[in-house]
Amino acid sequence: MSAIRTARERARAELTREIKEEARRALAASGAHDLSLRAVARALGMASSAVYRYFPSRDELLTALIIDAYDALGHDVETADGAAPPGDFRARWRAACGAVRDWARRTPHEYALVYGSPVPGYQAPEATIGSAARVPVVLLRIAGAAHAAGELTVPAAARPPGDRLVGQARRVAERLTDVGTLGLPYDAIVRIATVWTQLFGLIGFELFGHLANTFDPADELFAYSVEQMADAVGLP
Amino acid sequence: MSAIRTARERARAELTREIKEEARRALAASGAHDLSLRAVARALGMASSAVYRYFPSRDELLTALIIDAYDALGHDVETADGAAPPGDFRARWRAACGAVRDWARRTPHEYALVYGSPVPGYQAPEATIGSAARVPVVLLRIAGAAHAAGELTVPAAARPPGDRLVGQARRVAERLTDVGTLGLPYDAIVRIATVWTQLFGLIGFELFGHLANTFDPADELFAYSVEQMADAVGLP
DNA sequence: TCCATTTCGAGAGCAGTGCTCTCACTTAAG
DNA sequence: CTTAAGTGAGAGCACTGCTCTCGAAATGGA
Repeated sequence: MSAIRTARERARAELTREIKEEARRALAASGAHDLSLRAVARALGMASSAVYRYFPSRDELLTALIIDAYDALGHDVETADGAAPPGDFRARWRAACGAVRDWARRTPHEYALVYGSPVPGYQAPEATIGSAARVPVVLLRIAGAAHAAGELTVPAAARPPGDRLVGQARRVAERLTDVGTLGLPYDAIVRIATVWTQLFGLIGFELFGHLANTFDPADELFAYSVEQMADAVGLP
Repeated sequence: MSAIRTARERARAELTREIKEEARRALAASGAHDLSLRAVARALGMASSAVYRYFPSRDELLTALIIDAYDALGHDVETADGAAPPGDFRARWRAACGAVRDWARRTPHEYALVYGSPVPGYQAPEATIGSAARVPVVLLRIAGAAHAAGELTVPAAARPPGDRLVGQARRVAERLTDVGTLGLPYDAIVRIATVWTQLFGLIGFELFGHLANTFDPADELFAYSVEQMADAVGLP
């Protein structure tokens, strides 16, 4: 985050923002598939070739939108968690999960962009992982707080996690010790991983129409799942 | 399924199959985004306009591939279930879930086509629902068989499903009474719905790179999840 | 057997796309 | 003040989905 000095840099930052803004509008209107660089340029009254001064390719533009989407979702979830009573861990859990669903339903095309099929040929740019981790970090933080309060009782698994799985969980914990997961038992981390996939699996199914004609208004199924997930993690 | 009479009809069926075959090849090579009708036509040595005699649009071609993908996956899962000892319900569960993952890893682009972001504006064509239901039907059938054998003990939920959720589950059961779900309690159906979303959530995360650098070889996390899911449904 | 009807393939063409290149112009830095 | 870098516009390339027209071929009834 360097300060903006020259007028040229200021103009560049401004235009970069405007391009992303217009692209996000087009994305919300008709999805990533129909997002056209030329249309964005047209809406901004500039030549299509000029946009390439700011984003080297269409995929780079989409990647920028992906990072922004991760951050927007992360912000919503963190805010929802923060607004719940700190000691009511289940309320925090409900708030966080509900925030994910709300964001997804509010901006379905952005959700599809981020959690749907990877757009080009699958890219995992390093720049995204920090933003992408914000949601699971919130889930881990809630469980960590419950654990610190001595109120986390992970239900016994029929079969305990294997050595490699525990190792993976430990590495996750080591990477995130600064976000409130201190001392979180490994099986709790594994459980959070599984319910994390469940959360996005359900939301994805709802958004992409896989629940049509069965659990169509998915509100109750979602609420039920959230409780089941909280139980699986061991929240009181 | 009407019998093929004339040579013209035979040729038409043959070419339709060849187009789909070539399209599937292109899909596997570079994904739905890069699938080009013209390239398919070129590979088949025909004019691009001729393909439109067989598929009215690119999206219609993709829809045909979607139905085929659902059926291929359904077939694999049904076969895997059938190959397991009928009375070992957990083994059948493992086999079915594993078959889904195996198919997804074997044909990731087809998985993305079906369970990733809906491609254009997505219309959920009626023709797909029958094929799409095959996987959940297998899961329901396994639970139904366990229930019939008196070995299904759905764990008590912290909060029972609400009225509307039970109603949705009942309608699902009514629509599927002919596939072995007879007498399956509604809370079991709801549980299967939630673990169904969990199964595809996990596989989607694995395929789309959301587990990179954390649970990267996802084999153990998957195995653990499958057991957790079986527990949640109440399988012995 | 002949003939009208339909089916089909091919080619041209339209509007659109991502992206590259060149050329003038403006801004910033030495 | 001069040189270098940054910027915008336009033309152009290769490609896309899709439509239309036009001959050729297969089909089915008389």
